[in-house]
This record gives sequence, C-alpha cells and structure tokens, in this order.
Amino acid sequence: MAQNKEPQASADAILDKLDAFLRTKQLKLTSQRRQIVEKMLEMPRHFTADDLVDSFVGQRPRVSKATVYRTLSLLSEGEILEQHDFGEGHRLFELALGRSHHDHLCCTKCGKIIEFFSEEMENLQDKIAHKLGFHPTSHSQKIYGTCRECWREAKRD
Amino acid sequence: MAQNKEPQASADAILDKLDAFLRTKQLKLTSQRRQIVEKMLEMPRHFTADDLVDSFVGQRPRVSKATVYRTLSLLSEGEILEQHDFGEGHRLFELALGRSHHDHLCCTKCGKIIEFFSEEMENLQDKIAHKLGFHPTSHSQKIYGTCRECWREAKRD
DNA sequence: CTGAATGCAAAGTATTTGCAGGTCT
DNA sequence: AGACCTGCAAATACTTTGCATTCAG
Repeated sequence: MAQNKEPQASADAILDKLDAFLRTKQLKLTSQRRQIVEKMLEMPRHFTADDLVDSFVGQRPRVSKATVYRTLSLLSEGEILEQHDFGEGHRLFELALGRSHHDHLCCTKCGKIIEFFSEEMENLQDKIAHKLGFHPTSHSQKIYGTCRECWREAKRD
Repeated sequence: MAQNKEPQASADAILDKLDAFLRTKQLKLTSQRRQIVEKMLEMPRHFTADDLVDSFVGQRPRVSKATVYRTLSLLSEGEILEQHDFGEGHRLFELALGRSHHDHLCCTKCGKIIEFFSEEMENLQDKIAHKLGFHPTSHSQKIYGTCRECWREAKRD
C-alpha cells in the first residue's frame, strides 16, 4: 500500500493517445481539443467541468462550455480521464493516463482527498466479485471520515 | 461473505426511530412524514426521490415533491436511509434501518445491483485508513462489471 | 399559541442538445 | 465536397428555496 506520488503524463503523451482514440472513431483532433488538454494539465488533481470552462474566460480563442463537456466525455471514453462522484452533486475528473489505479479517502471536514492503492484490496475485490459470478471491469471505492489534521483540530475543542 | 437476504424493518420500527430522531431536533412527526415512510416500504431496494413522488400521484392527501425531498434528507440524517450514487445522475435511496452494512456490485449491462458483505474487506479498509492517519466513518464501494447472466449472453453472440 | 411543516411555483445547479455556420481533410 | 465541430442559447434533469398558509404539540 502506498500513497501515489507519480508525475502526470505529458501533453504530448495525452495528445497522442487522444489522437489515436479519435481516429478509431473517425473524429478529429481540433484546436479546441488541444487547448482543453493543455488546460487539464494546469488543473488540480480533481477538477470539475466548470473549473475547466472558467479557465478559458477572457481568453482568445476561447472554448465554449458545450465543447468542454463534449471533450471531457471523449477523454473519459478514451480512458485518458476518469470520472468520480464524491457525492457533492457534480462530477470530478482526474487524469488517468500515465497514472496507476488507486482509490480515495475523503475527509468530510476539510474536503481533502487522499489517494491510496492496496494490492491486497484489489485481490480481495476480484475474489468477491468472482465468487458471486460477476466479471469486474472497474471499481470505485471511497472511504469517508476525518483526516489526521481535522481529527487533531476536533480533539482540541 | 454473503449476499444479504434479511427482511426490512417494519413501519413501526421506522416510525419509532424517526420520531426519536425528530425529537432530538425539536421537529415534528407529521402525517406527510408518516405517509412517506409507508410508501418507502413499497419501493424496490433502491429508489429515487422521484419514484417516491410519483407514488403519490392521484392520491389524497398527496404529498408534494418538496416535502418528499425534505423528508428524505431527514431520514438520511437520521440513519434510516442511506444514499448512493451509481453514476446515473441521480441519487438512489436505500432503507438502512434494520439491515446490516453491505457494498454493491453493479452490472453495467443490465443495471442489476448485487449486494455483498465481507468482513475481510471491512477490516482491510480500516487498516488502510488508519495507516494513513485517517479516521473512517463510512465508505462506499462499488464494483462495476458484468453479471453472470449478461456475461453468458455476451458469450453467446 | 407558536414554531415547525406544507404546497406551490420559482430558482438553482449541472449537464445535454438543436441548429446554423465554420473547419479540417 | 462532405463529415465533423463549434458556439450559442434553449432544454433537460434533479434538487433546493421563498413564502403564505396550515398544523402539531
């Protein structure tokens, strides 16, 4: 088990993968799609579609909200992004390309998200799924609670 | 590990728990709140707020959408219901009172949801959380994939 | 009696879609 | 040329809120 500190994929690596994916569907790698990929790299680990839309305000050429949403869908479908729902009423996106799979701890006090990976957990999940006749393709695991810092703060009161 | 086949709580048990919870907040057990509890018992294991709203159409006295939403919040807060998000764009509610904790397998072909519980998994989750300085209060785990039936069907083609 | 609850309609929030014109190959 | 894309605004889906009235304790 380890926290994940790997660097993210480069713009080039992402554009290559996106281009390859788009080709398989006879779609095009446009200027807007490139710009969105660039912006993605400047986003925090988890970001919303709206965060990305906002990053284009007052910029020329700008990219519209509709295009951002449409592109985020494509990026997810092409397995470049991953989508999460931490129960806040909106989706969060996370760059998946070049990073290995992991799960999340979510602090309900400060909103911090801690990533973790456990081989043991992965094996156990597979074992359980198979025992129930299920063929797993992916999973989402979130542990909610209080992080170290918020816990300390709570005890202080 | 076992699939969960326990019966659900009775209306009386739920109303008792709800009443106790409401008292602690100086809130009232109204006729509408009672009706919502009754309807909940007729719902499938997982239901949306809208399913519940619909169950009141053409009924007298009816309960409004706003009240349904407000009551579902209270029921969740009072740990009578649990909320889930299976990534379909709306919340699903599930009766938690009288049922023990479990996680879910979600078939992405047919939408079927299979429940499971694993002591081993629970322990592992706690172990990981603590190792990262985290104090867990709850978790949500979903394994997506193909269920036995859909898998067979896929192979047939 | 009095604070809490309700219904209604309106307002939000997040996301998707129709369409007319623009763009890439 | 033709298929795909884009921006815009309108539409959708789900949920929350403001307010005048009604109700539970």
